[in-house]
Amino acid sequence: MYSEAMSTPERLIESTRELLWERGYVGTSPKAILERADAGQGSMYHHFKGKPDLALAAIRRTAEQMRATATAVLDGPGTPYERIEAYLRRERDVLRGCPVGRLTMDPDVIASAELRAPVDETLDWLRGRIAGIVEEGKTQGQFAATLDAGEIAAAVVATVQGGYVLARASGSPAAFDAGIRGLLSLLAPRSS
Amino acid sequence: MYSEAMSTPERLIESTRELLWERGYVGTSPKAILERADAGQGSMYHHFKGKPDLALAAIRRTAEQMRATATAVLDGPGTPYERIEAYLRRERDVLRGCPVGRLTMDPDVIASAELRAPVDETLDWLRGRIAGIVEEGKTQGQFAATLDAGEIAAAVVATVQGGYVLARASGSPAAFDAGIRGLLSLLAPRSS
DNA sequence: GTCTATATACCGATAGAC
DNA sequence: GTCTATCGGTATATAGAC
Repeated sequence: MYSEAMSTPERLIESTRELLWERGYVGTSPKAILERADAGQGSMYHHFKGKPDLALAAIRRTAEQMRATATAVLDGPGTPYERIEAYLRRERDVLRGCPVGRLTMDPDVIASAELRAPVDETLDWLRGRIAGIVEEGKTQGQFAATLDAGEIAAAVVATVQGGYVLARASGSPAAFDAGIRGLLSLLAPRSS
Repeated sequence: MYSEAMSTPERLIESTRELLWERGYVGTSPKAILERADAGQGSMYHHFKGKPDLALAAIRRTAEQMRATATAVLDGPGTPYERIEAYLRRERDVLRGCPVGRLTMDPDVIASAELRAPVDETLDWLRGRIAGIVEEGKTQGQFAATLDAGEIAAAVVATVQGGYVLARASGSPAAFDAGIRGLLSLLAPRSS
């Protein structure tokens, strides 16, 4: 199922990452993880304390990867507006949803301070990063000085997260794209 | 747990509605439903075919209620902008999330055309209703004629749904409010 | 309509052999 | 490090008495 060079703990983490994305924490059983990782029960409890411990490792890695992906786009070339646009239009597997954001709907994740922390930190970091770009745009006069950078950043991230909801409800990425286009049309600098 | 005047099927539907909101479909067991409804297993399987059938009744009722709540605000007084603002600023139990939208993160709901249908229809109806108001605003000159009403509506609904994600991640409604304010600041008619 | 009994499978974890 | 055995508990549903 994975590269033969991959160690057992690695395979466990990777299969957990996939299942958390597809089915969430509550919907993911150790049995399903072990089958996908082609590992035995003994291996899992040797390398990890249990389901929460393994999930924590998986969530941390997913969060880290999301930051890297976002950084690559947000630190790209272009004006502040263009960089935010690049982030919003970035290629996504829309119907799968956000591997980080979806965890907020998981009662057991929200109930655990440890499991929630990486989710919170990642979305918080993203908002801050985008707010900084909005601030740049204000300085350059591309965005109205009256805008609150933190609020715009929250709206940007929320539109993406909510876009996944609309897309999954309708079974099509179209609603996600529509929301993104709508936000961009509101955010667009005056054609001056 | 509920009014004594409430019939057993009613109590079952209500307790299912609560649990679907709190824990989602995958995280809700018949046992938990029965305990909360103070009913026996025989009752549940007498009145409903099983968990999916009961969940469908619960989801339909929740969807219906969400439309009624949204209608009350969107059909209120004021300009198009003011009615959309009223919808966005409406009082919400933010940290509980959206009882309809959260179901889109439930793999078993998305996998079932029957369970997904009321979710899809409700969010689709909401987008259409808001798009109509944006269209009104365009006619009245309150919104720029270049805006696409359907896209703005998608952005509005997505911001709400995504706002729940940000709020639940951070454990505070502040992020939800920030996103709403950000969107409203972009949508606000020119002060002319 | 509601109850209890029963059934098969899975959940999440531990123990101890190899 | 990995395996199999075992555990008490739950998930979802059926059967049949009352």
